[in-house]
Amino acid sequence: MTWGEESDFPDRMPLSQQALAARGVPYLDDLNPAQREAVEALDGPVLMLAGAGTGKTKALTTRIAHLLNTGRARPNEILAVTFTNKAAREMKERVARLLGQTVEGMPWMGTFHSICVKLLRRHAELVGLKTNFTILDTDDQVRLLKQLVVAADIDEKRWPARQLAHLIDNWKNRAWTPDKVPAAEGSAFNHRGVELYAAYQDRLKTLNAVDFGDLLLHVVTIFQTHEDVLAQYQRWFRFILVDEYQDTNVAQYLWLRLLAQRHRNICCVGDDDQSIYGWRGAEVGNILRFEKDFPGAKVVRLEQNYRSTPHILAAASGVIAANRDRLGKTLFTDATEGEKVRLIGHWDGEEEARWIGEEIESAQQGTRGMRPFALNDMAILVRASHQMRAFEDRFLTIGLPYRVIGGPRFYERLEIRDAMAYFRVSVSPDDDLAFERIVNTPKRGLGDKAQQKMQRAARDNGVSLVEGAKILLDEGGLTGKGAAELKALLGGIGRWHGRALDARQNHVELAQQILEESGYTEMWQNDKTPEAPGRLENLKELVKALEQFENLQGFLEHVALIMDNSSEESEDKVSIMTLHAAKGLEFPVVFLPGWEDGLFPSQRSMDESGVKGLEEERRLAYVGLTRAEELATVSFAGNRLVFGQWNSSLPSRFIDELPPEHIEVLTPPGLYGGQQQVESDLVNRASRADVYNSPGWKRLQSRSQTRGMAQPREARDMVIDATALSSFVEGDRVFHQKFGYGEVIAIEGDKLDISFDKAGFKKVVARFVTAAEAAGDVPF
DNA sequence: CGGAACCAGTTTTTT
DNA sequence: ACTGGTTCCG
Repeated sequence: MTWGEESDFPDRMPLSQQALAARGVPYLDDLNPAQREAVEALDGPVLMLAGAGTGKTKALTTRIAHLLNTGRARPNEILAVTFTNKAAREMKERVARLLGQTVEGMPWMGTFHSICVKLLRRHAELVGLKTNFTILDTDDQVRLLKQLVVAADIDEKRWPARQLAHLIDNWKNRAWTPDKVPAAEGSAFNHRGVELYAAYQDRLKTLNAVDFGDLLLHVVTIFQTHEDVLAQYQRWFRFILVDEYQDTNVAQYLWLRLLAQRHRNICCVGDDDQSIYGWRGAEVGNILRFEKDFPGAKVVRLEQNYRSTPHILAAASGVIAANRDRLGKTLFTDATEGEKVRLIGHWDGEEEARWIGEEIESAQQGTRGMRPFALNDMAILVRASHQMRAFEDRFLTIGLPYRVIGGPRFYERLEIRDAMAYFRVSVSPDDDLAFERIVNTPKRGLGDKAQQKMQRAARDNGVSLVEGAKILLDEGGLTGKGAAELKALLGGIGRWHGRALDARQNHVELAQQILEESGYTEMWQNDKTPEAPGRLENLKELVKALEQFENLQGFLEHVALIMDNSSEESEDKVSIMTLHAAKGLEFPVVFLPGWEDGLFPSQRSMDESGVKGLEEERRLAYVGLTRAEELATVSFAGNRLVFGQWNSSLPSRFIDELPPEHIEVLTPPGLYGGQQQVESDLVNRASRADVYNSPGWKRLQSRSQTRGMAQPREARDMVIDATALSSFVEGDRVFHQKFGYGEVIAIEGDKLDISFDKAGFKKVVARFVTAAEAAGDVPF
């Protein structure tokens, strides 16, 4: 039998069975029975349903180690797929640790996309590409589509290219090539979606480029149309492992199914309760019907949780139990001690941020009998990124160190993308998209007009833009400053290209010089906006990153797929991130703010996807709660500034679903005096009344009566007050803390239509306003 | 070409 | 409220 790919892995033979027996398999003793079952069931299809914090990665990596150790597979016969580079890295590290050596010999361990790149480079010609195709990112993709939309004479205003990009992405996620898009989608994008999709694919082929979706789609196409190629890989990959199976989309699903058909040794690990990427094409259905796809599949449930306290686990289970379509798991833990999940309501988002800031500071000190926590141990998980601002503002004012996880990635930054475009044209001058990007950056007097001329020259002569530009210059189609600058740029590109091909050339130095000779560095040096220094810093970092690669080509090839910027920070900081970004992470202390209907669950999600959307939101709540190891705090605010609009909202319906016996209801600050301003007192009462009047809260009150929880007494008084307060008549002058003064126009039940002097017309819950006279006493 | 003025679109995100 | 994009004018 041949080894194939021989150079790809170290010369290490798997241990023989005897050697193994002699040595024992200590790693197996570390597993609980379920994990062990999942590890040892090497043959046939296995579905590992791994609840949050149940040692999924451990089981997965041990399984790989076991496959190797028992000699069932050679390192290069195992296909192990993840979604993110981070997960792939972790898998590699942990397998290496288990085996006590590096696993460079596992060429097929990586993300779906990186593995597809590898496959596609080998078989590019089967889909009309050259093996050195470029990978476009979203930005390039949109720019290209924009050109096509304009060329098709469609109003780009009404039909934005970005929308088309999403549409095409969705189609690709479902493995639909242009000819396979169902007729029902025909009306998409002004009835021209499919036509533009086809044009886009043509254009990509001409450019010898692919987008992210193509990586999978092309490989699936190759597998479907070239049996021999498929057969070769089916034979090769004796064992297939898939992480986060619940996140696979149709294309990935097909890809896996095709590859697994022969040996049927496929082990999918996932948790249907943590499927939170439906909106970008993930199909929970894939995991739900695994047993149908692979008859005789062994289903192993990992249900013992090693992460959270019993209360946190019970709260999370209580919430997720409300979902219908589940495979069903019951998490349990051996842990006995622990705090209940805390719940608290606030007047508005600002107060919520203030309170959480204080809680973080006191958790740092160690209070209420809990140990002190480092800031690194604490995280705030929000539903939508706009919620982060309130926390950032607050933490900046009190000087609490924080880090925002997610957000713009290093390689997505403007200056990095520009620099990369320079590198790209240097490596391949026929990279039109890259050339377009840098031709007038820095400004060279080559505006729209000049660029159009270049485009035309290129098209007329059937050559690349760079060549077209040369022709244009030769023909004297450009004059003056622009001509001179273009000539200089083209000269530069020629020089850089020559040097990029020269193996003796130090590529780091070259990169540095490209940026200088092109005037790009200078452009930022002369820029006096506050961001400029940071951008120069980033450019330096980019050049430094080059050191780890052999040459520019190598760098460009890798970078397209490595879009994560996990710069390891060592400082002690609180993390702020979205719930999505938090998947797979864990923190001793977790804050879950913004549990309000409309925000979480998100209104849009429910509008667009109905019950399905709601269930996905609920899974998000489950993910959030299960991130917490020791202390979880859910909070909500009665009022929130969203997109410049004050919205009042009710506590999330998920709050109703929290099992009361595992919840501790906290008293909001300011309830017993301590108000700085008299004027806000009435309003605060009103807000509190609203908070306490919500169905969720009331239920909690009644449930928590057995426990001597602080406070219902005063809260009940508030409710009475509120009722009294809501008796307005049309024409009343009223005051609202955020909207200011206004006049009641109409009344529908407890909702008032009010025309505010400053804020304009608003519908407001009666409890949120006070009679103008009362509040008017206080000067503002 | 650059700056000012105007206007629309604002969940979640990887590769 | 804020951003990013486009348009319009000097």
